[in-house]
Amino acid sequence: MDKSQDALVLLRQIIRATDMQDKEISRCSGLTLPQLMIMQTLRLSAPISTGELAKEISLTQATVTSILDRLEKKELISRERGKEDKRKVWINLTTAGGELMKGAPTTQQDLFTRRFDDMQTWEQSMVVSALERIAFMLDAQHLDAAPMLDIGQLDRAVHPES
Amino acid sequence: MDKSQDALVLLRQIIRATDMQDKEISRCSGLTLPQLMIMQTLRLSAPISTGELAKEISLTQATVTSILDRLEKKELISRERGKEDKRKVWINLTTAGGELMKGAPTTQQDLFTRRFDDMQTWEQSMVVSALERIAFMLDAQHLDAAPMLDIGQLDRAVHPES
DNA sequence: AATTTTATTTAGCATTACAAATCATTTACT
DNA sequence: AGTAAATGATTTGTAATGCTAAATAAAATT
Repeated sequence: MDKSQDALVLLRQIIRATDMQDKEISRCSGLTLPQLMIMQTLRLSAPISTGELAKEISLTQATVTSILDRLEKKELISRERGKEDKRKVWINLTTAGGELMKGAPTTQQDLFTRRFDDMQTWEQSMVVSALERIAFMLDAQHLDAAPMLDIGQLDRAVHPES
Repeated sequence: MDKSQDALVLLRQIIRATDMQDKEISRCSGLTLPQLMIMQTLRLSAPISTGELAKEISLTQATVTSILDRLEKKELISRERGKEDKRKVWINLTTAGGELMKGAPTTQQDLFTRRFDDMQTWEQSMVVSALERIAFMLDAQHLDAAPMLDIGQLDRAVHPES
């Protein structure tokens, strides 16, 4: 009778499943999970500054820098000092990096997409609208009135003492 | 028009939000994320052997052992050699560990639960059934022909070389 | 010009994560 | 029974995270 518990259990299953997927992609690509996160972010948003990148994946700049070090050593990303603002460092995928990203992550999503497309139109709408509900519920409890992309700053504002 | 893309974006948002929640619980409780995962698993399934625990959270026995070392030093868990099978070590929450787990995680879920309960009954059913769909799709692409609870072995079978 | 702010990096530390090796115990086989 | 193989947990060694605090440098402000 307690549907909210059911929902939470299912959510946990879903998160677990995607976590396993990430780990598998990680193994296939030879990259660690945070390295992969950075590469995927770059694929969408390159070129991007180190700071923006850190904000995007909710990690410290220092952490991101060290991960970028390793990706640079593997020649998957490139760094370039900003021309107008010389404090910034712009990160880009190298050709090799772009190639690597072209392969792995899509195959995973393709299967999801295929199964999703197998559903009836009304079912698709139902799933999307349910996801919107859940996203709202989760965002609301944590982010409340803050914009989606500014989580790093929110964190610092909520816990200034740490 | 591409609803599957919408669904994937929302999924990513949801996973991101729960990830942030976990990090906040982590900060509040003074435990790291994997430590928290172990404590939560113990809360549900204690007493449990080290190996079972590792399987449950999809980490190596060696990794779990070292995390347990730290939790034991903080006196949040206890180890006990098995009586019938002396190779096994049974893990339990200490009183302090149980107390700690009683506090933190519920408050997070409470808000989800409250918002969930605010919805109409038909909406709740819709959300749950949509989650079931998604969980199935994600499981299906990863496990396909394998039983649900045997992921550790599957991993090893798929990548025996690594 | 001096100060403050912004962006990044460096350094040091504790924690994860895993593979390989080890040790004790249990099970299977002859 | 007695050896061989498997199992469960730990140890060891190595690489990668992830954080804070401090250092560096450039830009913006006063």
